[in-house]
Amino acid sequence: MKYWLFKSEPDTWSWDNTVAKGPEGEEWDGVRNYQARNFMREMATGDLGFFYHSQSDKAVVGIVEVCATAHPDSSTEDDRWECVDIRAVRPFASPVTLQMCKEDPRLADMVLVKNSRLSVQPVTKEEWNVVCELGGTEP
DNA sequence: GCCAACGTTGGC
DNA sequence: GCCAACGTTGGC
Repeated sequence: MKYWLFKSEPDTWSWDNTVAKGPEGEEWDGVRNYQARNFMREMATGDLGFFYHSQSDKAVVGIVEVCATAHPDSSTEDDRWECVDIRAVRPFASPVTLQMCKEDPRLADMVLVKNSRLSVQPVTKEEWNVVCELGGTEP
C-alpha cells in the first residue's frame, strides 16, 4: 500500500467533480509528464492519495483511492501516455494549505513543498499521517 | 499579471 | 549528445 498526491487546478477538475463521479471513479487523464506517468504506473488498486487544489486554493482537500491501475490515456492518441482511475474516499474536515505544509518541519521534505510543479507525486507514510492530522481526518 | 523553475523540443 | 529556445505550471 502506497500513498500519493494528485494535483489539479480546481477550475479544470475539482474535488467536487471527483465526488460527483461516485464509486466508479474517473480517469486521471491529461498528464503529459514522464515522471508523473511513471508514478502512476507504480500505483496499485487500493492505494490512497491526497487530492490537491493548485492555484486559488493551494490546499489538500480530500482523500482519493486508486480504483484502476495504469491504462492508456483516452484523451490522446499518443500511446506514451497512461493514467489510473481514482475515486473520492472522504473530504478533509479542514483543508491543509500549502503554507501549513511549508510551516510544519515534519513536511520539509515533502515533494509538494520541494517541487511544486510535479502533478503526481509520492507521499511517505509519515507525511501521510501528518497531513491527515492537520486536516482533522483519520489516516 | 508576473516571473522563476522546470520539462521538452529541435537544430547542430 | 549537447544546449539554446520555447512553452507550461504554479506560487506569489
